[in-house]
Amino acid sequence: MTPSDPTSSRFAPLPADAAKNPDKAELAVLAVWRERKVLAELEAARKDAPAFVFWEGPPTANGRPGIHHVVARTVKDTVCRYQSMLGKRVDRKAGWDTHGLPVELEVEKSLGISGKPQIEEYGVAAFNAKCRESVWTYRKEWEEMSERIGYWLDYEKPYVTYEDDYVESVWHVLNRFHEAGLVYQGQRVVPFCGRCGTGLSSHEIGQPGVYQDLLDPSVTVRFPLAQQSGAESESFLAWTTTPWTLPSNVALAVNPKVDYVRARTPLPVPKGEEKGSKGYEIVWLAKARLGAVLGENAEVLETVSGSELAGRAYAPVFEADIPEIEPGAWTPNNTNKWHIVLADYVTTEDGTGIVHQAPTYGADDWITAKENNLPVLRAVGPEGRFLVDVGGASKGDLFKDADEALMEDLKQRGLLFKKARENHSYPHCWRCNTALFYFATPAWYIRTTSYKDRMIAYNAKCNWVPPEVGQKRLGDWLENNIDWNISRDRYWGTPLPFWVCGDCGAERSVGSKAEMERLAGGLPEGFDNHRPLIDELVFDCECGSKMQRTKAVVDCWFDSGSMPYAQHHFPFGDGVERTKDQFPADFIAEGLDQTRGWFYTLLAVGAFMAEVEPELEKGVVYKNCAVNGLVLDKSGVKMSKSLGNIVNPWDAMKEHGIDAIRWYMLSSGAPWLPKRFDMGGVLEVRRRFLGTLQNSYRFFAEYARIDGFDPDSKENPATADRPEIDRWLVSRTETLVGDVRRAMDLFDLAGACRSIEGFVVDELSNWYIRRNRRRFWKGESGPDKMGAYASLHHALSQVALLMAPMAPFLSEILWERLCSNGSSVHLQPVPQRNSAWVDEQLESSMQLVVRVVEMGRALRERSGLRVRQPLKALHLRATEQESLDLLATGFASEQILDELNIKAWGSLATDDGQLCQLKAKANFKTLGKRLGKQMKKAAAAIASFTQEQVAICRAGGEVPVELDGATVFIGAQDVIVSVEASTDMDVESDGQIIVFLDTELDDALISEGLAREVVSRVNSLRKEAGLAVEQRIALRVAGGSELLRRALTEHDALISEETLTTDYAVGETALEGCEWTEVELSPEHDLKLCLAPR
RNA sequence: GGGCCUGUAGCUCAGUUGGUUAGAGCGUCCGCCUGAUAAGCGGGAGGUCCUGGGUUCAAAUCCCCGCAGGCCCA
Repeated sequence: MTPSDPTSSRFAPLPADAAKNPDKAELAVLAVWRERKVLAELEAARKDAPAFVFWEGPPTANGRPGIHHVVARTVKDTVCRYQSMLGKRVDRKAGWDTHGLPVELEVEKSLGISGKPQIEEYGVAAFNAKCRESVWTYRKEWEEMSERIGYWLDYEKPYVTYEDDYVESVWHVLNRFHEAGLVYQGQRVVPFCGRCGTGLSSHEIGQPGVYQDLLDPSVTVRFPLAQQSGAESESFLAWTTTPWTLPSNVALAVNPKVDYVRARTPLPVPKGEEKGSKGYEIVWLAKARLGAVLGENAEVLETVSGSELAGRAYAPVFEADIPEIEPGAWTPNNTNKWHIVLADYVTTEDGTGIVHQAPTYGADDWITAKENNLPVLRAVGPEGRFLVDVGGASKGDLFKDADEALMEDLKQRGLLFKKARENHSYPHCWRCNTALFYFATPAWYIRTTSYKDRMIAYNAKCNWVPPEVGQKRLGDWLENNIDWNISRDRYWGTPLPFWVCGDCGAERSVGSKAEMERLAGGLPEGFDNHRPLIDELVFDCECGSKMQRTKAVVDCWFDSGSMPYAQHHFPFGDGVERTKDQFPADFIAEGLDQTRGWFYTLLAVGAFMAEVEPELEKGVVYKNCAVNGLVLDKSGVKMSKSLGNIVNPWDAMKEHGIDAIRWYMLSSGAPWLPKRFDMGGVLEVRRRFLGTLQNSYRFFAEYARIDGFDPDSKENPATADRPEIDRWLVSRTETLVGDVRRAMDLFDLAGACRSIEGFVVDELSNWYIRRNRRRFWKGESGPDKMGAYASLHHALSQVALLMAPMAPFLSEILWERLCSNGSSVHLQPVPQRNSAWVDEQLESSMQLVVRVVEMGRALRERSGLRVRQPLKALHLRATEQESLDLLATGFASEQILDELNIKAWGSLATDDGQLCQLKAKANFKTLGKRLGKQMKKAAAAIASFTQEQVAICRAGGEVPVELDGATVFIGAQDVIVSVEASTDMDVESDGQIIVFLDTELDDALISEGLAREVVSRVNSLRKEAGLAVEQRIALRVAGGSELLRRALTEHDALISEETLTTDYAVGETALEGCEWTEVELSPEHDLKLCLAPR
């Protein structure tokens, strides 16, 4: 990114845009990366390095990228960049999830068609061609967004799930499952979308937004007994929220262990009329539901257990010729129809305790039907529409739309006992939002339950961040694993490579295109591993008949779950070698919503594949998985188009740049928690952290350029030879390196950010630079100055390296200027902590300094004595001699006294019995374990220790204490000593240290204070006059008071030096051509001054 | 209905294996600075650690019943 001379950009000013318009500055960096092909350069540099295997979870190329996609990508990119800097080879293969319903729906929309019949009419070949095209429109937006946010991915060679090679690998995987006998064809009741004409897998049902509240009918229906016993009609009461399933009723189920009653209850009467005036009826229902359903007007005639009810017959509620289907798994017996059957799942929590059975529309019903050899009626077909006219519903009606008509029909015929509406959570299609219905449909399954334990074992090997997602959330899901329905009766997807013989039912699975070609005796022109041409391939069956391919395509989650193999075209060509190198993954990261999605499918496929492919390492599929939370708006509401609270990433970047956004996302709270995205928070990052860092660099660079500082010069003093303050900064820098590496190694990105930010803002900028400014701009070049440059340069450079994974742009801008080695920051190694430079004593000494300074500032604030006014002395009391020793060093003294503008230490003592006294408090941590229940008494005894007793403890002696007749010896370990002021002077204390000021002012101090006041005023005027910082001036000053005149004379050197005055005089003669400026230094002291450049 | 997560200052969040003055940033109030800063610095005020039980000498922290929110599953 540098021109030919690497030193030409050394300490160059930051681009003008860096602070004001980070977007623009970052775009410039991007241009350089692109031009110099930095990613390729990095890949080349790490070509032979050990791999850190990262798998990119393929985004569905069907939606536009939003700010929530930025979160996961930031996490992924940060970890990958860090690993690269650790010297690892990180392949960043991009991937695209291109198959599936979302794509089909998008195309249907664009073609203005809807549903399977219209797709067939349009032509599957043309339709799939459209699908293939459609994914690319969004791909470009994704690529642009990814590039802009600095997400380094290899877009040149991405894996694309629809490409022939990818599909072929998926076939290989499916074939392996089939070979292992884990694939079976079944008929299962699944949530079904009539609109999309396909069943939904359990993880599709797991998509957000599937369950929505719906107001459904809640009806109780009379099923009249087949044999009526008396004058009063008798019926079973059954409850349902799906009236549309009633025409398909084949049985009623009761729980064998529940008691049921035969009850006499008045027929409903118009309002005002007496109950029973219309006569009575007899109904059956669970005893436990009596009150809820019949109220108090019921007379129980008989109570029997559910098991006794079995086999009783009733009359169907709809008389119509309902189509019947062949269940396959059993042989239906028509005489079993319309009887009471037993089922354990029936509860008395709601309804009547009698459940209407329509096997094709309920999973439980299906099982019950199988157990009782019931026939299967199907009034509603796979498109969710009625197949016949029945009870007010017409052929072609959408299932839910028929509810009203059916209920009305039942009402007319006196079969509707009660009708209400109920709000309940109901599943909807995750993409087209149509209400689903349960429907028995033929499907292909993988028997994942057969290797459930292995999936659990593999999962246990993964380091989950945070752990509970893997151990509990995914762990529970695995414990309750059910077989994976992998087939979809759709068009745009990997075709299932399974051929079935129409006659003998034999199955044949195919694992490669070549095998397919061989079996079919050639492939048609334009064959592309997709429907519809593959459907034309017909194989000979051993029985002499022909085998046809099953029409289904595979669940697109199977595509993404096969990504570890298919991305390298395993096991074809060099795919084995490449897959071996990239399996298992060291790291994946996606949103929490992928728990039952990609995280699961990778495991479901991987825990099988690793065992059957000898080339692959067994035991684990992915070793580390970092989970990130959902992105909410700033009030914690989920972002949605309808609420209009979506944050467009491009807008956000234009405003603040991506580094600020990345840093904000990484550092604000734990990544796996839902994240409230607040632009105010981004602005804060920009101002507080990125801004401070840039200012720090500006400061350094401005003076380093002037002085021609060369970081590589042998003349620079070695770290050990620099003053303490420099060694402190270097020591803190090295400690930071250790902290950040530790955090990063644990995937604690937020912790790493916090450490860096704290260091930059508090220590590097607000302490080191502020306290050492004048070393940079005063005096001649020399070892002291060069030591300061070297220390600050080191700190800034290390920060640029440490923050590079998180803030790739600003770090690059800084690195280019700080180190100028002609190479990107992202190609550098992560710094190693140099323990030789770590001085823990110096660091803790500085901690004490900061504490004392804070207390001193608080005292000054209260006393109203501004820091410009020097004070005579600072007194201090501490509990620990050790603290005093640390504070009394020249280094600490200088820092404190200079920072607080105090002439000298006053008294410094551990205690003197006059101004303060020692107090002891029990050390609960040590004593608690030893004393247990006596702790409270001991604490009280210790709190009342005398000065002498405390002193004994502190000196290492032991004080005997009587506790419940026993003597306990309290030693130094057992007490926490504090100091407490016993004076009416104003003091500040943190319990361990007491600070107080000698605020008495004499003329000398006041004079110096005034002189400093003058300096401040003169410098303000310099700035007002727009003088350059190094501009020398002539200065004339005249004081109104005697004390001020004395200050002007006495401190002429100070004033001259601090204001860069080369021609200084006190007197009433103004400079030629200059006007006097009058200033009020304080109510008693007025100053006249004039200045001019020299 | 079940599982997981979260609840700490006005806001956004830290808070180690339980240990006695619960922290930071922002905001607010007060003040300061002007030779890195389209800025910055300092000092105050501000808390029922969601409620209620329990375990313990000791609970923001561990356990239980709730409440509220989120995610996932039914």
